[in-house]
Amino acid sequence: MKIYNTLTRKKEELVSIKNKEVSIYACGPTVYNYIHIGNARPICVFDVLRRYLKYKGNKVVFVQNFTDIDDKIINKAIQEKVDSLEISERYIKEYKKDAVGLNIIEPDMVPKVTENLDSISKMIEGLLEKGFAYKVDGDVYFRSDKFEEYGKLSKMPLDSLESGARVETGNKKESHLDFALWKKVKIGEPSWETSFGEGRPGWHIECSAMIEKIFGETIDIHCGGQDLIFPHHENEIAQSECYSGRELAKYWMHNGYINVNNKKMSKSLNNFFTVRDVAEKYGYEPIRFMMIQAHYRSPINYTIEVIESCVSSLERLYNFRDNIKSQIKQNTNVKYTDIQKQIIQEYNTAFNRCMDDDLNTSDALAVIFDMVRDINIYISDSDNISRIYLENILVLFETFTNILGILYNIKQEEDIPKEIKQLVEERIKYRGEKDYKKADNIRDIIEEKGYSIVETKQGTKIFKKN
RNA sequence: GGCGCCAUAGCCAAGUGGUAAGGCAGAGGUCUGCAAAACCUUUAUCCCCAGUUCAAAUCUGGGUGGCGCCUCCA
Repeated sequence: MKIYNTLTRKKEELVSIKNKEVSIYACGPTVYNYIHIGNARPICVFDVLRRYLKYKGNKVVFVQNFTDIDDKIINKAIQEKVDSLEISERYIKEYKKDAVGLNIIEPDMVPKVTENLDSISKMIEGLLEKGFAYKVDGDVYFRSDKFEEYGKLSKMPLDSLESGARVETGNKKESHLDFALWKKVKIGEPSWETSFGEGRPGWHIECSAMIEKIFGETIDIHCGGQDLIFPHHENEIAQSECYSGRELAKYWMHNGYINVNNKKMSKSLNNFFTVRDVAEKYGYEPIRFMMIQAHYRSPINYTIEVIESCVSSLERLYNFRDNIKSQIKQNTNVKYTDIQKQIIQEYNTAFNRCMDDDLNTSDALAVIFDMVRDINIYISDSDNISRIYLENILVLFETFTNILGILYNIKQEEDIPKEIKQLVEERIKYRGEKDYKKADNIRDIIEEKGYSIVETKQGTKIFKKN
């Protein structure tokens, strides 16, 4: 498959270092609050990437970190007068709830900063030894101009960075481009003892150190949001490549933003919607659907209209699956033709072609919806329906939706209380007697009790209302 | 100021040279006791101007509008 590599600004054929094995590192959240739907985008997108690579027969090693030491966490801890670990642990738990809701496969490893201080300090020591870092008043900075390739990811011209309008001025760094590897201890902040002083790590070093520790070699794909390109990923490259002398990652993938009123959603602008809040109103699944109905690199403008249309789209897919399943139960034994076999093949090829083209999930969805329409027509137009054909279609449909990670909510009919089932039975009786007034009355009662019913060819279906 | 991205129907969104996928919403219809679902029909020449080409939404130049990074941020 081809993926867009930020490093080269081109779509490139993904060739993993090891045959049939892909290593991926994704920058995870800083855990000081509930995640917002902007944070959810990379989580969903790269989950799809992972699923697809697995589907293609690769072993995938997927690592995503938690940043559990950071100014914001510390501030929140001070505010609440608790330990910063308490804050980070709390929001890691909340994060995990959201991740489950969004149907995210758990990463193979979820390293935390607080559990990797040894590898962080080891890397800083190494950088100090090689002259890529220097100490000032207990802080340690990375010496950017010692790394010739600095700027290769973001393609930022270095001189313009120097004279940039918003670059901090007047501190003790040798150059504006230098960045903190280690921050000297401050009263009331968590700190660790190291050979180069007591303090805590800067933001960028954690990812470099964890990748070094876990993989210890060049990884295939490093991914995250576009806002991480500079400075975070640029700095990671600098640290890692100066430390190890080898390339950090072959491919860099960056997802676009979620906007509100066409402005980037961010915690600092306070224009964000948490995943939790949206999920409470619409469920988690439409959020995930929203992420895949656009290409991962284009921006998505979040609106109520968009999320509601995602709800409706999903409903169409659920209905299709239900229809096809009950159709299969009808056990129609018609020959499965070569043409049908070929049609299945074509859907499959089309879907893969889309996904192979830089994870074009939007196009892939169109293939699914084409299939839905075609098969709906087949079902409603044919007198003789091939069960084997439909079974194969169902397998294909579920393969596709599993790769995209949608349609994971199971409607549980077993949970329908006896009372409701009895009412439905009664209603069926009245309908049989064509006493529609009584039947409609019962439907109203069922609705009032929080359930809805739908007549289908296969009988009455009961749903719990959300 | 530097660097970069984007502009397709009411909304969302693919499509990077051959004459506009898909979803949602709307309208009309078929089916059904009603409703729902499903199906059918129906809505665009792709921000503007100029150029290259037999052929451009798709390439080039110019313009307009919007956004992002350069500070924590997915």
